[in-house]
Amino acid sequence: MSLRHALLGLLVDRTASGYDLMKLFDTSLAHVWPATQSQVYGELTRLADAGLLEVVGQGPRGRKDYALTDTGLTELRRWLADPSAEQPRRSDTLLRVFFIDVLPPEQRLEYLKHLADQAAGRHADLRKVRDTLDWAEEGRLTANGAIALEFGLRFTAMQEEWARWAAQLIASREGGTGAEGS
Amino acid sequence: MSLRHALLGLLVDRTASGYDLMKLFDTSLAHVWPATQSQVYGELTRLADAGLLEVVGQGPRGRKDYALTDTGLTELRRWLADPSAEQPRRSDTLLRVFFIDVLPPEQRLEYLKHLADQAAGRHADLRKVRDTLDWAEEGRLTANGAIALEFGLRFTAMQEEWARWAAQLIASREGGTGAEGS
DNA sequence: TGTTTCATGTAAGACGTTACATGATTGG
DNA sequence: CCAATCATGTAACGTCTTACATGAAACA
Repeated sequence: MSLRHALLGLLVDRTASGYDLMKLFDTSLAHVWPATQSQVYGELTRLADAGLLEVVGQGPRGRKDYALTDTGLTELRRWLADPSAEQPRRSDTLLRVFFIDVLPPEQRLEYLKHLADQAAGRHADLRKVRDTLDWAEEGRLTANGAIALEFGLRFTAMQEEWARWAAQLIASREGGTGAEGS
Repeated sequence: MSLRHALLGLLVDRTASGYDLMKLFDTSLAHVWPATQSQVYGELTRLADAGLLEVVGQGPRGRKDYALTDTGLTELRRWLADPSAEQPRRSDTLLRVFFIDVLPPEQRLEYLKHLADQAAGRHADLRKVRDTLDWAEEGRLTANGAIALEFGLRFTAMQEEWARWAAQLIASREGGTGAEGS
């Protein structure tokens, strides 16, 4: 249920339309909380109905500018300080690892190598983003976005190392004994 | 759409009932692909209708034993080798970091410290699991489960380090200049 | 006989994705 | 005048969660 909090957060220091917010989702929040246009417009209506947002202006083409209400800010603060609620993590990468023995030996290593390369690629992409970042810009989103970016860098580095480690382990498993696959 | 592949994978080297499979989900796959009873029974019916599974035996209390068909095995292999389809990741932890300035300064550090401690706690839990693992058991799930476990260990370690790094960064930001929050 | 475990299912609702539909305004 | 951009919405469908419903069999 955090799409609503993402919207509240984006409206803390500006008013914006659904269209504006979508652009923010597709840039700043793309890797943290992706959302579709369909979802954003629907949730904005619901948030306004619930009194967490209000329409403070209308523009051309039916544009509606939304602003955070006091109730909305309170709810945002409540959520931010709430340390509970680890959402259940699903990983189809790890799920594949569980069943990797179903593949013939060459394909096992191929898959793990692919994972490592993919992680390395995403790491390189993120590095490029960091090096291109406009540090002159001093908004909340760029400053804290950099912290999220650092998470991504560390995560992709870890993932690559892990995949290479796993490939080695599986290779040695095959080398050490006869084939144990299905 | 990977619940179905989890079910196919679990049925590679045994037949099982929905009830049996639920136990596997709650133990082996709990941290990788959680599923509810409701979901499992529904998906089993659909998979049998689609010909990927078949009922090979009935037991007391309406028990139905499912087995993988050739079509099912083929589909599982296809999915395992398919390197595409990174699912979009959502992280409410990182989302909170984006908006952390909305909190008063003490609470910012408190939140990050909480993240670090939580990661450390989960790391300790996983370590305990690893050290208690029955290495005599030589199934696919324990062997590959250990690889997934290693991922968890590395991930939680990384998360703790990152949270402590972020806390330091934010603390220095506040110390260096005047308060910049909303 | 009564409790626990085994065993399967349905229903309602939240959340997310994809696709479709519509039209005003701006700028070249 | 034409294309791109701005701007909002709806509908269908799939997945996941929570809660409810039912009952047979094992065991003490």
